[in-house]
Amino acid sequence: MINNKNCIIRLSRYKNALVRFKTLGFIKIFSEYLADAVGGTSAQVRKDFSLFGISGNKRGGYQIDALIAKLNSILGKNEVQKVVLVGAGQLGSALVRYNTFEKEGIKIIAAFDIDPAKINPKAPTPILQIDEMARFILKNGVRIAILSVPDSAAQQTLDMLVKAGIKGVLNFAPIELKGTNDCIINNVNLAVELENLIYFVNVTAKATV
Amino acid sequence: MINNKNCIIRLSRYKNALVRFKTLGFIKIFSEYLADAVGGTSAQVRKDFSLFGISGNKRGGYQIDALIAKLNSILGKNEVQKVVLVGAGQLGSALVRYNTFEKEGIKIIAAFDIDPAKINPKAPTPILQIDEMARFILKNGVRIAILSVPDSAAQQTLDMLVKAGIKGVLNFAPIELKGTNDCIINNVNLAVELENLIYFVNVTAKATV
DNA sequence: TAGATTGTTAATCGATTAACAATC
DNA sequence: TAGATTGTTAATCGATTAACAATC
Repeated sequence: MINNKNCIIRLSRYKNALVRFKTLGFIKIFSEYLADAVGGTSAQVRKDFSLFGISGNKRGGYQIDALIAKLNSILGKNEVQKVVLVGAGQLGSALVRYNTFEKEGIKIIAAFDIDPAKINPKAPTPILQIDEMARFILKNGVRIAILSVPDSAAQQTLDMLVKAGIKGVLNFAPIELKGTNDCIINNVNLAVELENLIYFVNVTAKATV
Repeated sequence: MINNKNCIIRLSRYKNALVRFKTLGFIKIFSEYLADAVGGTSAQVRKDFSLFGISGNKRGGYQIDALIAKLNSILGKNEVQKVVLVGAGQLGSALVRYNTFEKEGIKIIAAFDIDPAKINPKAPTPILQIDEMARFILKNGVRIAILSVPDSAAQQTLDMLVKAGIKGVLNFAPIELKGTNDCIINNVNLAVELENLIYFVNVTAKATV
């Protein structure tokens, strides 16, 4: 595939913006308006679409319904995506109950933790022992995992997940995990995101003094 | 400033990797090893450093202690960064108690919510009424906010924050907020991050079939 | 038809990487 | 000294943007 991560993220943003346009009653949209909505350029919108063979009508723009359907299909949103979560601590528990995932067709079908006190197989999203994890993943054909364990446990947990057949991991542990051919890693480091913001706020403040 | 966001994120990663090297007992390090640790190239490490006037010793590499100190200074980590959080729901509450922030010198000094049931001024991190927010921010000179309100409230909450003097916002609401000259926005959309992962996992799966 | 928007090619821009002289 | 690594310049690479012919 020729497409890069930023491009796919833009597809998600287009999709979200289009849903809002649709609820406002719009039927069709021009690349210019969609660009405005996501903070890009119309050329980029058309370029992104053309990379995926999405075409509109010259002079008529794009049909919103068809466009959303096409984007959903590309982004794998035609079926509910089953994921598991490992590490039911503060952040992990919040993610288990995070409504937006459900709205977006992402279903956390089980969570796993090493702490016996956290186990609760009867919860709406069952919290299970970590030694049941591999079997559960295999049995349910899960390919995506959310990792929210302490950083000291991150690498070994990742190894377990990969061995069980997980192909993609969203990692919240504050340590950079590296992807392999077997498994893609998407690192989300919240402290780094804040540090970044702090840096640019400080730079801007100094620049204007 | 000439530096881009990715470059600053790399500085954070270098810093984190160096702290690990230091705990392992290393005193100095070559660009090559640091690059390996963060998954980059040695040329990029040296380039990034030279952009910030960081220099090492030809043939001797970089002194880890001095390097960490310099990076901490650039990233504003010499003093505790005070931030406020708005929206003490599932995710917001988890972030309030998220240890990694504390470890990284980021202190959430107060949270705000519109729901009276959530108010708790006596908590370790006080949860206050949202109508006290502007005064609190002004009084404490806070410049950074974490936004974890529902998407329907995101834009109006942002407006309040900017009016109160906030200069940078880490936004978790699943709607793309746009920065202005007054205030920088860093959008973290967890569903989009997962969608992205799902896309690449699916593409890889199809490619190997 | 005249006018406006798409789809795509070519130009630009910026970031990453390679290469190598300087030098410890 | 000989060898290895930095610091920086130049080359490469890829992504974004501009431009415009096609056409509805």
